[in-house]
Amino acid sequence: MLHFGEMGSRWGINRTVGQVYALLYASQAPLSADEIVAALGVSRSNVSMSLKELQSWELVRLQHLPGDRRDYFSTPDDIWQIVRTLAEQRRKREIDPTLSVLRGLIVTQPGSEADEYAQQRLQQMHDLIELLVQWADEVQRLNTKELVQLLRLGSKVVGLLELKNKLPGLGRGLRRQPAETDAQPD
Amino acid sequence: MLHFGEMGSRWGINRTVGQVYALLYASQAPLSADEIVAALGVSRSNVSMSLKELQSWELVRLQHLPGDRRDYFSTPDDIWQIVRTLAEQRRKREIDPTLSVLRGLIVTQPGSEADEYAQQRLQQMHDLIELLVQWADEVQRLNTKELVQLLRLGSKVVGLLELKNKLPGLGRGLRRQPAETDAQPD
DNA sequence: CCGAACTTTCAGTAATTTTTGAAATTACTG
DNA sequence: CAGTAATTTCAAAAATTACTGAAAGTTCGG
Repeated sequence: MLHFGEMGSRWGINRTVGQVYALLYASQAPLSADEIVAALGVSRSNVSMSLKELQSWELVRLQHLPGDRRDYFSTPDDIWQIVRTLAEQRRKREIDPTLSVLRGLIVTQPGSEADEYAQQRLQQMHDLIELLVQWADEVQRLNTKELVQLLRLGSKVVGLLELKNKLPGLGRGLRRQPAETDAQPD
Repeated sequence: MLHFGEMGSRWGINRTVGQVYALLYASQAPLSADEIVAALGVSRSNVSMSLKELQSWELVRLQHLPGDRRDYFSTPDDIWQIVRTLAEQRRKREIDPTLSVLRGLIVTQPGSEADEYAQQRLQQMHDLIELLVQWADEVQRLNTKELVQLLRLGSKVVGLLELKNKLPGLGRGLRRQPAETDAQPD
């Protein structure tokens, strides 16, 4: 648990938040705030804040047990779902704002040659981030099984790509969203 | 620049370090420590420490201009190289230690049923991280052009995968490291 | 609408991290 | 090798972030 607290803090996540999440993740039954307090030895209010933070990231589920007024918290069973949520939230909070800052800087009139170079560099960064985001977006939509398959394949895909180029006639069959009209070739 | 300082601190990177890197990234000519001080308005010693940090991450290159005793710093021209270095370093510093902690926990004798569940969960996490790391490793080896192609392809690869399954006879042709002997099928 | 059970808020304090200036070190020049 | 330029180290100050206990808030059965 401690290790995940540490790790959290290296990735910009509060230590207690990391510990609470690790605990919930590893626990089969949902836990109440008091149980977390007992397990981690931190104050009740700290746990309350950490849970609120985790809720704002949509990383925990709040549920009630019948005949019990306390809040119980748990994490999704599918760990890939956790990864998806994490990616989605980080994107919304950090990536998207960064992209808009970059876009803002790129469209301003350069005041010097140095500015021009800087803009070109920022454009590169912008395009890179956008490419990664689009990739993540698409991959996000796959179900867990397909996702694992895709990752297992790794860079071998490049080989497949060459194959595809050699067999252009099969190209159309590969599209996930078939372009029915030939009006707009890519 | 300020934005990247902020962003850095959300990802576990010191604010000044982020600003220094952003400055170097956007600058065509290599910069000396004093130039960075002038541009960012932070203390000389802070810049020195930040540069040392960046050097320890292998993210900046130190070079000397002829007839000038000062150290000049710059970033790689290829932004994908930066991403590769970043991934490599984070892996070494954070992912690998986490994997060993996980392995350590997984092999201990479970003391209870709850332990058993926890171990199973940790195993899932371990396998997930390992899969991602292996994927990253393979993709890492691609050159920039291939990498971009692969990412552009995104989840369409799943479609290719299906194609491959339909044409098993072509399978061998796809390998990057051809297995010449048929002794060890996968 | 009371009171018990539970949760959240918040101001103050503690802990951690970042930044700095001064001093020490290193590297180079003539 | 003395002198100077450049860099690094380090202890202390400043800033930030995390944590706590006390108090306020909420919910719900009776």
